[in-house]
Amino acid sequence: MTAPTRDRLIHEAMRLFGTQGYRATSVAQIEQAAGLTPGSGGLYHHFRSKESLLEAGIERQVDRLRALGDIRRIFEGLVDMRSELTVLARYTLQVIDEEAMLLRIVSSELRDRPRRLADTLAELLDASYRGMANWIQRRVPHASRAEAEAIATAGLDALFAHRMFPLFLDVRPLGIGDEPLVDEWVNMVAGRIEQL
Amino acid sequence: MTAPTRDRLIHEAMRLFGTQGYRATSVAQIEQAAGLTPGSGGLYHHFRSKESLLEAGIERQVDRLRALGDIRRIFEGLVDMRSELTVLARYTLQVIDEEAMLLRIVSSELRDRPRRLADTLAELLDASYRGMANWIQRRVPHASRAEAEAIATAGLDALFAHRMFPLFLDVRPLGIGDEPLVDEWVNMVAGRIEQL
DNA sequence: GTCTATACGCCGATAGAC
DNA sequence: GTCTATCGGCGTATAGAC
Repeated sequence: MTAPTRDRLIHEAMRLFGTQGYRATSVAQIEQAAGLTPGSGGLYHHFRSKESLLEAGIERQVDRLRALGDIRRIFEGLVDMRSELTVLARYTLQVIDEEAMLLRIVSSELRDRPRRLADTLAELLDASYRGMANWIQRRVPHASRAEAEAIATAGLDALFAHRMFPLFLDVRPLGIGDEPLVDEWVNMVAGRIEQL
Repeated sequence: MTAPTRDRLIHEAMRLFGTQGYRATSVAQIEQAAGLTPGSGGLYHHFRSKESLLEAGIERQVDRLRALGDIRRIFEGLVDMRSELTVLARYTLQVIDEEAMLLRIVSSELRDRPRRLADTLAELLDASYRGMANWIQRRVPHASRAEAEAIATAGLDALFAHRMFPLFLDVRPLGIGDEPLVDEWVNMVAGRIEQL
């Protein structure tokens, strides 16, 4: 709470944007959350506009995203395929949880604005999917690239949906927990790869 | 274009809500899209408020959703498991496309408002997932309920994610087309069921 | 750097002429 | 049923005191 005002403003703003959306969050609300008097223009001594505040927050998040790096390194040291897939699944779900706020910001009414954030997110997702396709091809060298990519897509899609449903639609079909889902997911994906 | 003004207002409003979000769409914009003079209160001769217009649109959509009925009936007349799964996958993707506007409305900044729509959507999704779990248990009678539900969840999740990515995040990891994805999806799910 | 006070615009909604 | 005109409120942003 003793952090510089500028940092507190960014932090609280991104939190509010993530839960309420960009438009629905007023400058006064951000000021209040950061410990300033709501309605006073105190925010404008740190940012030229509400939108430039969003951009500053996006820059910060983009750096975090890039730090996630390549998905491949998490496989190191594991022996059998099912162990690797289990780790991958848990790691993927955890990353989504940590970046949930960000996903909501991208999905909220900013259908055009934060190009930079959307592009970085697209890059990172593509790298993850390609990483899994590469991993499959290393496991099954004679698998075609199209096969590997199709399996990676169907596989990772299932994990992402399990988080996107509650995140975007506030629903949870059948309400299955993470552990059963991961176990079943590993069975499905491993079974398919062995089938090649 | 000769439809009653009230119907045109509902139609255009839902279209705009779906593409821009509820808050971002002004009454003037809706009036203009419906052929009225923007800024004139012409809308208020048909609806008491902007929100009651949303509710009328929701009622209409809820009726559409209910008409979708149980997913089971689409399986009738099919022979082998892979054919059934292929039809199920294509049908599911198509339904999502038709209700895409609605999903965006639910996901947009109405984190609390349209309880009725959210509840109906939750019901329909649950029925779909349960329907697929039932289908699996009919195919493999000795499968436990938990197994069937886990497979149904992982399976349908993958299909939904393939539409939710472009719909909510405007991204398309690896950009795989529908046909290759459906084919791979059928392989994965059918393989897993046979494995039981 | 933070406050009080305020300008300005946009939006939802209403009144009343036609 | 649709128009013109307008009110009131909220939200972004600015000016200036402290």
